[in-house]
Amino acid sequence: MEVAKRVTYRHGDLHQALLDAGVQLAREGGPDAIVLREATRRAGVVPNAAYRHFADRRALLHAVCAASQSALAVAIEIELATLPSHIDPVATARARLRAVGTGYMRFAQTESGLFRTVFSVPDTTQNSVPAGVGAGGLTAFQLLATTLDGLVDAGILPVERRPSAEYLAWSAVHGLATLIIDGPLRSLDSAQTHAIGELLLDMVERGL
Amino acid sequence: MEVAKRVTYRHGDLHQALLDAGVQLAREGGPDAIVLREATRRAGVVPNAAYRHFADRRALLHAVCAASQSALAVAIEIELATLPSHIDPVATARARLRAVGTGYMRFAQTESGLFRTVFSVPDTTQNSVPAGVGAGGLTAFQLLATTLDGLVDAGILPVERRPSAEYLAWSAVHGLATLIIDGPLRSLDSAQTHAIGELLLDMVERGL
DNA sequence: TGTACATCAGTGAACGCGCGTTCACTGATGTAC
DNA sequence: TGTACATCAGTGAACGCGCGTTCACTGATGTAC
Repeated sequence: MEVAKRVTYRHGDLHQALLDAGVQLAREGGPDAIVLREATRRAGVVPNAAYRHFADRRALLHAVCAASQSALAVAIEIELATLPSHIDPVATARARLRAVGTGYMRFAQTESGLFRTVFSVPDTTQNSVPAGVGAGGLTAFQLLATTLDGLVDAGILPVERRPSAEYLAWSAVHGLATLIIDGPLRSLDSAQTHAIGELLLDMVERGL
Repeated sequence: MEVAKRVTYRHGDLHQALLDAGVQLAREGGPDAIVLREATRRAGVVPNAAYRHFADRRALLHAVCAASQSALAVAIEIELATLPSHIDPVATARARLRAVGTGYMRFAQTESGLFRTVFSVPDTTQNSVPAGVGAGGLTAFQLLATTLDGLVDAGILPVERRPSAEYLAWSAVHGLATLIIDGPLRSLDSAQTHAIGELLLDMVERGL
């Protein structure tokens, strides 16, 4: 990438270029593919130049992880945005939950490298590195949580089952996503995975 | 491991020793920790000696993967074996499903390195390498499938929902397991994870 | 407006590391006579 | 039962590789006077 030599001595925005390269590497091969030297190569710069912008490899990895989290949140936001505005608040709340699940699974399939990178950094919650958010300023998890709040407001989800409901819904969708991208459901085509995804969302809706 | 020098020139059963070392490495650090040279070190043998027994690193990895699959199947079998023999076939069928889920999640938590190794080899299904089975000769997936058949027989699960039910149940349990071992639920203690596990199984039972 | 200088982003070369894998070998074992 | 020999499991040394990271440097940029 960027085979063309720089004409200037300074790069311009090497920090961003390294981050972009890192994201691209993650996209192609997941978190393990985020290699400092390769990122500098793609930025058209000598290996150790990276150390002006990132403390070490882990710092770059963290930044790419946050970027992946943002991409996931954005994917869910986009899916939510496609929803028609129902008059019926109950139907709307239901549709929003399905949209969150669909967006999540679609992201996992179309950007599986980034998806795997989302979960590559331990202690992402109580970390110094802020979690990646979408355009609306919410993380993917927060998008799910507010959607579930909407289900309670609409009277579909009993209040006493609201706590930890995000973990149950998330588990189901996350599990299917990972079984599809690097589990035994790998060989299914997108029509089949979509069909199972719908069945899974049915189960979640019924079971929550 | 085995710091003591061999007294014989021949090792005895190096194939098994390398496999054992590989399993131990996987147990400690997951699939990426399965390193040929380290396995030979632990077997008390020179690095290239491994090539008498495994074609290359991948071959060892495949063998360890199969062993991990077996360990998972055995964990589920053990959980199933603890069940009291109910007279009521309905209660028995329900309890069996929960046992499969509990065994799966327990294995993921107590042997998370092996658990991650189970999913480390692509095309594990239509592969030349046979999948790892438990004492009863069934894979973990087959144990789940027969359990679901039992639910149909007991009249709890409608026949028309039987197809792909294994993928739904598996997704839910697998998702929670992965969120707990290297996702955002990492910080929960075992009591909390157990409680959420129970809620998840409730959801699956209700939603299937 | 022009010049001297401090800053600091990127360079060039090198390091140590551990990995997977290949080569020609050696010597213990089991078998054929 | 004893000996010669083929087999082949494990040895010893080495390879090339790519990685993360450190060092002393150089030269473009922006600022103070």
